[in-house]
Amino acid sequence: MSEQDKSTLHSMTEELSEAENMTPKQIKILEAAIEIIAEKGYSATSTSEIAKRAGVAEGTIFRHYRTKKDLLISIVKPIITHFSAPFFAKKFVKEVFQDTHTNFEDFLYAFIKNRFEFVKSNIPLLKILLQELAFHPEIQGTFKKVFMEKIYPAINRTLTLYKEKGQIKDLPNDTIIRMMAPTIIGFLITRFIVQPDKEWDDEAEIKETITYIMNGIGK
Amino acid sequence: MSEQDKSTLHSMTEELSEAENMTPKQIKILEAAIEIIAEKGYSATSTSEIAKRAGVAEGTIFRHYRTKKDLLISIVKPIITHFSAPFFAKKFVKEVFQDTHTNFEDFLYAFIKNRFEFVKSNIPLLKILLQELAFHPEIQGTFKKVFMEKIYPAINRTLTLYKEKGQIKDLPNDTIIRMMAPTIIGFLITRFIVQPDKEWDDEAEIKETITYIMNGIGK
Amino acid sequence: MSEQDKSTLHSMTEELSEAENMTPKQIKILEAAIEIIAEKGYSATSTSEIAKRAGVAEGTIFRHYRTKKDLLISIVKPIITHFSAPFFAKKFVKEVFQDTHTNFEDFLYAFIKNRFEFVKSNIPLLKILLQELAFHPEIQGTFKKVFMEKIYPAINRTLTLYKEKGQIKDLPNDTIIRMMAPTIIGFLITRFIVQPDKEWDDEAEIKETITYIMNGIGK
Amino acid sequence: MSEQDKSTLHSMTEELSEAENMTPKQIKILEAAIEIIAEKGYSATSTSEIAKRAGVAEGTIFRHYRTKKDLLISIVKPIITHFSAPFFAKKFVKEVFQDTHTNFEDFLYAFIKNRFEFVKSNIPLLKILLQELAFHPEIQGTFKKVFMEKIYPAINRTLTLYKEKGQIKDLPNDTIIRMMAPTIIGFLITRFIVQPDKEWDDEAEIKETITYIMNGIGK
DNA sequence: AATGAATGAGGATTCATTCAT
DNA sequence: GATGAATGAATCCTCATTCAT
Repeated sequence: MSEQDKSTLHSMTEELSEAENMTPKQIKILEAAIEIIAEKGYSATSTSEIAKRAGVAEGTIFRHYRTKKDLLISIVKPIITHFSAPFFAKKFVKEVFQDTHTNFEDFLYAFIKNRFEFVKSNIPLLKILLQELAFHPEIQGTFKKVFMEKIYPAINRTLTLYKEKGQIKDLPNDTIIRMMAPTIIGFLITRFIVQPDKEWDDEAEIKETITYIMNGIGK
Repeated sequence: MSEQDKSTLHSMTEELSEAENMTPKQIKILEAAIEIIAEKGYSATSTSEIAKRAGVAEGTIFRHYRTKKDLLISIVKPIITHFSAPFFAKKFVKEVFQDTHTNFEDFLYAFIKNRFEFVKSNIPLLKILLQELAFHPEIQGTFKKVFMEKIYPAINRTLTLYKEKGQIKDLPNDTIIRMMAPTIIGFLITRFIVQPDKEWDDEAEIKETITYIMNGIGK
Repeated sequence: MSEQDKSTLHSMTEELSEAENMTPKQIKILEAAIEIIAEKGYSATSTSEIAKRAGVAEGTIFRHYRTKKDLLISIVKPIITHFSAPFFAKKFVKEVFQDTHTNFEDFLYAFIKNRFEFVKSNIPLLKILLQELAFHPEIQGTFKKVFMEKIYPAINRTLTLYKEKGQIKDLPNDTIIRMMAPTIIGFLITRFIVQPDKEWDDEAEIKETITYIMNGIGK
Repeated sequence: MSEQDKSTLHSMTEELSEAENMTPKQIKILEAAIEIIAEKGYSATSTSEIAKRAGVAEGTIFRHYRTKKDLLISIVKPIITHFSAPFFAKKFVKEVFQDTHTNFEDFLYAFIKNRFEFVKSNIPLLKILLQELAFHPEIQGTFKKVFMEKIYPAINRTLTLYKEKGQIKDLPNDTIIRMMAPTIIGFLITRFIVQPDKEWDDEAEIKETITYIMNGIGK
């Protein structure tokens, strides 16, 4: 697995701390914040609780993040970026366009597998994103931008390509996306948030999901 | 449209106030609470803001609802109940089992149409439910109970029936549900929450959704 | 036992309601108020709690008592009056001055016995008086007035008489009172408030108390 | 006067602040709380009033004491402890048992004198203790514990010793205590709480009190 | 960089009291 | 007389944030 691959998969918490030059305390703060906010929601989480869990003084948080909201943003923005990363990673592009996956089904498998691992490694972060997206225009803005500029075009190109290859139905891309997206996202949410404790046969589930999608949009 | 039908569709806010003997102020409080909580989330909503919007004194809220959480619960519980209502309404059962809808596709259409209208009339309520479900065990409990005791059995019976009729694939019911549910729910969320302002051709969307589902699970 | 005697002994709660023309609800309110205030103190007792315990609406209290404090006063004032009653009851005076009790010891016994029964029948009322005396100037005023005008003169006369009879030491009355009072009051407080649940041999305790007092001030 | 002696006498307010490492504001809070609670009672005292009198923000109170009740407890507990201190102080024990006071009267004088000074230096604290003892089980518990484990045994030993020495009557210790205690406590309450403003000849009063007690229980 | 005491605005909730019915 | 809905000031307490050390 290439370096790049890894970076789109493994836990962002670790990454955050590597990337920027963070003090150990700052990392503790981030970790504590993610844990608690994922559990109780941003508004219901107090900075003092974060400080306590992180083992730092209350003031320390504000040394690193001007406001509580800043802390939220600096948790949420990187996930958005990372979430979109594979869509314009060289590898992604190459594979799709250079026949590494000759058929759509293989591509779908690789894609779902990749996002599955990403979600698996970042459940609390994504829970936070999912919840707070609803309430914070800044986050919505960032998300929309990334989606419109990165994710949507990449998917568009990919779908067009496979349509040209004659492997999927000749529906408008938007329609295809509106069908596929809930199926994949719904699976991931069910798997990791609604029923995380159930014993899942992940491989089988992924394959069934692909079959369902292929029935819906495949030729 | 029968009386019964209506009761599963139209706005619950009205209904709440009709059912119980509420004072005008109490209704104002409920309406204001629903509006603001849907917009900002439960935790970020202050009782003083609710009071102001409702045009009552802050103390009045606590005369009707012992705590802020009580207010939330009394907003959320009825939606859960109402959401499940059609699944065990006589009409629902009759239609499904007495050949009113002879084929699954017709049934699906009627069902999605019905839930579509319900969601349309109760967006803020459902937004609140969706958000707060994540944080309040009491709500989770109520939801799980209604789902396991009412919704799930009804769907199960229906699917079994149509499988016997040979109209849908012979997959395990759970698998079918896991496929259909995100497709339908995903459509409704996209339609009413993610992109409520887009100009939608609802009839066309519903039909496409049905086609997609039928491709996935139909024979 | 004469009518008059009884009136200085039995529970004042009953009496209050007989005396004035009170509605049943008002009596309920008084009873509830006495119970709760004795238990938690005036300040910590809410009118709504009183209303609930009394089984009346919140507003009803204020129909009978202009303010919460009025309610306290109308509980406390009668006890003060009643507490002082025997000191100027005809019988008290007669007995002391007309040789019914020829010696001080007999008088003391009759006196302590009488006050013992009074306290026994009015514990909650007296608890309230004891507690609230400290904080409410109005109550202090009433108490001082009754004490200076009724109780103190009566005791004074009595002590002087028995001094003349040569049955008690020739100490200043004030000194005698300062010795006797805590002994008697201390006994009653210990008996009914500090250790009400202990098994007491009341007769023996009273006699010991008298002996102790007589040793201290008797000749 | 030895260091030890002093610690059983002088104002506890000072001591509290020396002992623990308190910030100046915390001391101010304690002082203000003691003043106001002694005057109006715990329940009738608001934290905002305490804050105002202490010259701090209301929030500051809760930084030092988790709840208002915590504040009360941390005022009241130390008095209980200090009140009992002399009973098991080395000096107390030594003097009693090693013939420093050969007779009971001298011992009584020293004892009353010592407690007299303690009360004099801690009137507000003791007022609070006296009032709130009635309503707070925690305080009652602490008090009972200290009394049963420290004060009562010490007094018991002392009385037994003096009985053996033949200086006091051969009554049960409990009886002796029930006589002496109200006499001494009653004197202190009259002196400092009931009539603090009267001009007292303290030395004379103490001697009279002793005489009274000795008549009652002395041989 | 880190602390933690201090703040004061704002939080939910309670309260005594009023008033239309 | 009695009700109970309504009030809004006041209650205890929490919060994000600041600042001197």
